[in-house]
Amino acid sequence: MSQENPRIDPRLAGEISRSCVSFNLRKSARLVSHAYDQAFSELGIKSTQFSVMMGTAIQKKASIKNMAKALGMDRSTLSRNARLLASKGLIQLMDGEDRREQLIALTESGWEMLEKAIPVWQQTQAGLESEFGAEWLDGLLNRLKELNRRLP
Amino acid sequence: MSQENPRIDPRLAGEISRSCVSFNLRKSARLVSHAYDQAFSELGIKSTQFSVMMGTAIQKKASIKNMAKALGMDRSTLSRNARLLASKGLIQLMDGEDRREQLIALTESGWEMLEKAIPVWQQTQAGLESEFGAEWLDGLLNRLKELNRRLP
DNA sequence: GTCCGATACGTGTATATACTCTCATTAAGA
DNA sequence: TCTTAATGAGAGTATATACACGTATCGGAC
Repeated sequence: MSQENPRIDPRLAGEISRSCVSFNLRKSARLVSHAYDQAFSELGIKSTQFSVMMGTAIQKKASIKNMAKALGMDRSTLSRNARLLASKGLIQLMDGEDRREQLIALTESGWEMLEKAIPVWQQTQAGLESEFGAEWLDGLLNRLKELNRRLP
Repeated sequence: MSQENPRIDPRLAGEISRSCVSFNLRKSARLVSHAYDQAFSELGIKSTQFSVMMGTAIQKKASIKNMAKALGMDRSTLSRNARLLASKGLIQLMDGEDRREQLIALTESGWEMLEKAIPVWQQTQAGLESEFGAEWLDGLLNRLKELNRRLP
């Protein structure tokens, strides 16, 4: 006899589930990342790794701390992700002038990987655009970027 | 002598990084989930666990498979998350009539936790609304929900 | 009634993520 | 200059996530 528990209004529960920003964002992130991961799988990298490599291609020789800040992730998270990329030979970690710092740079192999990955990225992104419309996607992106700018 | 590598146009690289749907979604998901996690921390749960519990409050006695589908996550992921919640005494796992299935249900403790967590959720969500505006947030949510509906 | 493909789970493995604590190094102050 | 506070990384631990594989069960074909 499962006590029909009336303490939480089912309509309220449904409304919370449907409108939760956190839940919907995580779900979208999972689903969209999955699409990119599938595309990247032929290259042996994941979308997260692509993001770190792109960040490294732009901010050459950034420290772990600065790159983590730019990517909006925890220092220790990036530290581990970077080691994984280093073990794949795609990036290189080296001491900075300030010897507390570790600087990240792409290796030759890393640049070659990016050259192969960028067309794959473009194709996947284009797929989303044709599915949802460029304008619609821009509306989404602009909101995400505003979130990312303003959240601590 | 780091070969100044000209193979990837820096402007293209920056544009890709800024406009990548996958990257921006993951970053937003991390940042927003962090806000909810902070709020929930006093209760000893995380936003992911809140989502699973809310799903369980709505779809009573759903199987792992069906709940995973509803939450847009992998079966095995939910399987582990559910075990964690069960070890905290918040949900209960039991055999279905089809003995291949495991059904999830909230425990008494779980219902009590939800009663405490919902006001915390409401406060956090309201904080986002006041920061970004209800209409703006609706625009974001509608797009996320459409993504979640249409992506495989 | 028995066999076989389909189905639902769980486990092993790998990656992503973040918090806490500790260690090394630097910078600032006495 | 010596001491100390601040800073940047990494390791330990915990959770989230998914894929591949194996196991138990079910349902239909015969």
